[in-house]
Amino acid sequence: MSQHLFIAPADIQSPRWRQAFPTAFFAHDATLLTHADCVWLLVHNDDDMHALQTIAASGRKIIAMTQIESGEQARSVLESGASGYVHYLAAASVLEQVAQVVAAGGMWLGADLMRQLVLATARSLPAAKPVNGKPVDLSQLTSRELAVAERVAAGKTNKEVARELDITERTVKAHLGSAFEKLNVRDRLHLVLVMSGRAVT
Amino acid sequence: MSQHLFIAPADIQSPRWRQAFPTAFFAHDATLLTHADCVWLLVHNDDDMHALQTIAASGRKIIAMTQIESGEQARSVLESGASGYVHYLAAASVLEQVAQVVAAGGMWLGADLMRQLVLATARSLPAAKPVNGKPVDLSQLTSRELAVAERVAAGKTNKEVARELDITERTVKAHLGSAFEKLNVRDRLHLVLVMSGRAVT
DNA sequence: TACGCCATTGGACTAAAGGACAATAAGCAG
DNA sequence: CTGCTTATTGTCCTTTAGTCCAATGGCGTA
Repeated sequence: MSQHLFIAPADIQSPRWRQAFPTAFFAHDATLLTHADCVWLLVHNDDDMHALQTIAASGRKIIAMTQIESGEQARSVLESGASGYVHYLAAASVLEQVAQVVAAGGMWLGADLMRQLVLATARSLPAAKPVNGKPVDLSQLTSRELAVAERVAAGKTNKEVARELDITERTVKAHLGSAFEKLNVRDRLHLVLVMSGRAVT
Repeated sequence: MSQHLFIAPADIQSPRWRQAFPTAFFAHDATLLTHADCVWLLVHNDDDMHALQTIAASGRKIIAMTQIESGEQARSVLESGASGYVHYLAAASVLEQVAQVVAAGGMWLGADLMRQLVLATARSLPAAKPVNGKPVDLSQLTSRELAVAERVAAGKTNKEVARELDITERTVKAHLGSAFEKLNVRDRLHLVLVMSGRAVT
């Protein structure tokens, strides 16, 4: 059974923390870290982000709590080593569930933010239109075409993509050409633009 | 308490399904849909994807199961309305946890795939860093360099930019080359990425 | 007057991109 | 078994991109 530690300023607290974990510890900084293997840290500024990275580096599970949920902050804390991201006023049942997922090695993110994350990736962006005004539909790409297209859209040359996917440059060109045709884009530059949801002028 | 329905071909089954949910239903297609409010669907081809969308549209929770986990497929199923994505051979305890998260209105994704998703959202990264990690500073470009760079970042060829600015293609290349050097980018593709505030991988 | 910066341009060159021809093999559905 | 799709690959070609040499002229400043 995990030992929980909640770290937050005195003026940002919730009774639901103790409700979910009656035996938890509470602190304003990381001094009680040795008592816990699951740390809930309120993240508000850069100092908190640094603390998050330090705690994550200690090998403990860390769950970031926030006052204002945002996709950018979610991504930032998860990239920095957090296994979860949740509002500090979340219900006790939600906190329990987050703890269970994280204790099992998983990651927890609210459904809305999860959808934002999903949608923020290459697919289903709000109508990115190529030059002829048709909407972009990445779902018509095969998995290989998508794999190539994503890497090119991230700025890689055909040679680099070939190396990464362990195929020849010729094969990369074949998939790319097919993707260009399906998405009706002119070249890799337009591909970057439409895959990032931006207008091509 | 949710009623579970597992839909998969006869040759792709797992005893752990019944272990996790002893009262679950099992089928090869969606005929038993009316018995369930939580559907586990093995996703393998486009027909399965269509079935997923249809079941999701029915308002039921749907969890996609796969034989080979991939970030691309994860995104695809989550975009199509699934609330979870898990390997069909996952442990019963994992299946139970997925069910709990989804029943609570959440979404479930394995930690590795979650990290992939997080890292894939290059768009809204706070600081766009080119290859050597220095921040982008467009103010060091001259007005002409900026004019050229903006047009190239909008997807235009050197010839098109030359025509628009009433200069030769050679001049466009000169300004572009200078902009590349000042912004420390490799080529026009990287220019697009850093000018739009995105990470170059 | 001299210097530095910017804008502009040319020639020449290599590398990369993209397309057009072609082909084989595997998997799947009918 | 057949037909289709996908993945992979080759050769050859043209166009585009980018860099390295070079140069002139305008403008502002010391």
